[in-house]
Amino acid sequence: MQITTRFTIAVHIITAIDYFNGKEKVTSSFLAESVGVNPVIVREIMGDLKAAGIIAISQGKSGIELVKDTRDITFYDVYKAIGCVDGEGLFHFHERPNPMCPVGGHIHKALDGKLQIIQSEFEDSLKCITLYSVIADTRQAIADDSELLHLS
Amino acid sequence: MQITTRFTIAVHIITAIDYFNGKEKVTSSFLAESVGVNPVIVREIMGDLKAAGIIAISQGKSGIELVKDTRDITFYDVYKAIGCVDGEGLFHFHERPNPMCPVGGHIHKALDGKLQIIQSEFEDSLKCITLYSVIADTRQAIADDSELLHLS
DNA sequence: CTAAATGTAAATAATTTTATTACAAGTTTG
DNA sequence: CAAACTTGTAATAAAATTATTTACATTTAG
Repeated sequence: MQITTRFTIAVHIITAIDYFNGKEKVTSSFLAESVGVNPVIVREIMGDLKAAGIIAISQGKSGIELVKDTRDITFYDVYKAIGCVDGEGLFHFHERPNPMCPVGGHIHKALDGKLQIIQSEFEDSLKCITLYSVIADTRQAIADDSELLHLS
Repeated sequence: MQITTRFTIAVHIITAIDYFNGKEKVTSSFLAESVGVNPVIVREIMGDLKAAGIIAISQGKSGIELVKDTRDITFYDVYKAIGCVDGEGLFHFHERPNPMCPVGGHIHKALDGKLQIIQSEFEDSLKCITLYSVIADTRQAIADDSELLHLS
């Protein structure tokens, strides 16, 4: 497994921070409620987003703010912030190929570059989608729903 | 986590079948030795590859053969054969967003399409790399090594 | 000072993945 | 046919990863 739920949780968090800005007091507990996970998970992810310069928070201080324009936050920024890049990436190589076997001893060398190409292309895809678009679509979906309610 | 070691194991297996064709008696145990995993894992993956029409094996019969030209087997074929497609794909959505929250209730709708685009682009990347290229590079790496030995 | 938030660590639980054991069933060979 | 070997598969155990929970320190606002 390589892309944890932490990624979609992070996107959810950023969207909620933007959406509830000025409307509600946004705390880790509030966000945890919206996301449906434990507040500690939210705080850990918020810490990652803070370290990445995406949000601003500080101990004791209530209130979470977005630092960057959501047009300038891409899925890649979030993916990287969550720590998916430092690890092994998308692919998980089996760890004990037999070095005494010609294939086992050389497959890693033959595969790594190709897997890296795919990883890079994947990251390029992530760079094409902004949080702004997610937020816009979320607002639209909410508006559509609310309209339906008024009609009925 | 989404792409298991089964993917690289499958690539390893196909490469080994091709490489040892005619040289060694290739069995699940032999392959397990090269890959460094349990023979049962190899058999399960072989079963997937068989179902996908990539290799031919049958109970009792010793000898595994590639059915398709390795030029026509892409990473995507392997990825699909291993069962990565039927599942949830690359991304793992957090499962309990709060439906009572405007964001929690609509984020899924706003995100799904975008994640699907990335998934599709990822699969397109996989389609660009053939097993033939992996096998060629593996043979090359083996040859380079053997040459080094002779020089020393 | 008190209340409320974030920041973290540690222990537990849950989930997923891999390994192992065991045996059934089909082939081949002698 | 019998023996040896192989794939096919189920069931259980072990290992690794992820998520949850509890607890408490730290910081800020009122």
